Amino acid sequence: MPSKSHQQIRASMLERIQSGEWGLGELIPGEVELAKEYDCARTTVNRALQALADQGLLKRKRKGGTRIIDMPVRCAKLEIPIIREEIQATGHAYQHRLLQMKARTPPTSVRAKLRLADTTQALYSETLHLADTRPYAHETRWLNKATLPEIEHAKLDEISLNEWLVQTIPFSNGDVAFSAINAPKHIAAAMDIKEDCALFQVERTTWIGETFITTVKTVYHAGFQRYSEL
Amino acid sequence: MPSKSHQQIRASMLERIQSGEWGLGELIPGEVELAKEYDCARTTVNRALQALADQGLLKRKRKGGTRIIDMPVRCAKLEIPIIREEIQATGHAYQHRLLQMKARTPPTSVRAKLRLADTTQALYSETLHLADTRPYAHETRWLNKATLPEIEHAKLDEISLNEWLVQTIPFSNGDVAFSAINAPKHIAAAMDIKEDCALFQVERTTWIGETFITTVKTVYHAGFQRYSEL
DNA sequence: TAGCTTAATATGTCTGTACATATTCAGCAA
DNA sequence: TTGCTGAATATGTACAGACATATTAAGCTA
Repeated sequence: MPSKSHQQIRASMLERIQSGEWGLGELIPGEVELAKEYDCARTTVNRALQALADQGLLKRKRKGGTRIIDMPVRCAKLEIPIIREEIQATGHAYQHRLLQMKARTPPTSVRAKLRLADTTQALYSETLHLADTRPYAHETRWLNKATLPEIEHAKLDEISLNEWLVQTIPFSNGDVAFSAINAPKHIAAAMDIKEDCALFQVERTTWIGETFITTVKTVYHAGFQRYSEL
Repeated sequence: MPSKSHQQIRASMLERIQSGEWGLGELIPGEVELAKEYDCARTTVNRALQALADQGLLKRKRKGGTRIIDMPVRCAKLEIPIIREEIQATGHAYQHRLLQMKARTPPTSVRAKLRLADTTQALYSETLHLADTRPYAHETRWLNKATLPEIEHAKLDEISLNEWLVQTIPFSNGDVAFSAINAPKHIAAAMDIKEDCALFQVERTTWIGETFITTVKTVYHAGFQRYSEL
């Protein structure tokens, strides 16, 4: 099997795993041997194996060799696009309405997430995103005002707060949680749906270094699905 | 900045991006120049840059050079563990009940997903997963019987169908969709919750090559969250 | 036998070189 | 101006060799 290129080698190895030639938990041949078999440099085999290991199919250990994972954990790579782009990608017109925006003392749960002292105020906002005048998603956001004084000058009627943040603080860290909620009264009203309707919710908190920026709950319209390949 | 190692270089570059030294959409220096700056081989710089590009922060083009992404798309890498392991990881006892299992002609929507002819039957099953006797998740599964004759010999009282599949067909392809549903009557009954309660639902379809294996809807208990870092 | 030391070994990584390939851009021709 | 052609260029990839590092296994010692 004299295929070159890490891509081909990787594909070939994947096949050997899927076909069962290399069984679950089994030790596979070392890099030197595989390099001989594929007639290429060890570097190339290494690259292919590392890729498969990143993907979660292999576990590699110095001296221990390379092993097929026993019980592979399936991973879904979910993209979380900007809502405007998501809507426009389906060919609909995008629109957003800033429903509320004011400084407030946040509740305890939010203070914890943003690492704020009891006394500090934060900027609270509610935004409705529309696709062709139909409600698409509802955002509830808390923003650590102290870290973002520029917010005062942003033209939030032209660009959504969401998008302004992406442009201003593009590469922050963060975490996400996905869940389902029964539509609370004020969201049901804003989105023009039945109360208690099941909605898909994404909660996100972002920070840079030790500085917490914002935490946001996005609730999507009824029937919304987030899709991904495995 | 004479740091070696692709990891350190990568970290240093990430910092330069986050700090704004390399701004949005901007063209960054070429590999040769960076190699000189970091005092290492071009190969090493290449490795660091490729990693950042995989992560979605950079866009690289031959001759065009390397550019910071304009509007980075956030990606969440979601792990979808085996329910037994998920429950046991929190220190609870795992248990499962096979509520139903029989051959049936699936509805159109399922036939489409599994690429089955109109006449073919498929194996239908409902399973309840429990954490310390409390309902944790409810699974509705359709299985392409023709491709898995071994299923007859599996001891499905000892091991869940879910887990049996992972062991038997470990490295299949698939897709997932996440959504929210109002608990339908039979699930509400099985899980001992109020009807119409909002539940988190994961739909998964898996196949190998052209052969469709199974499609499953997993509905988690009320309040369930799937968490991930960005 | 238990515990330590040491050698063997498989992967991890860096280097420098060479060639491949896609894309841009300048220069030339219609 | 428009359209084509070919050179320049930045990334993509492969190779061989070397050294680093973690981990295992074997051998030695008390």
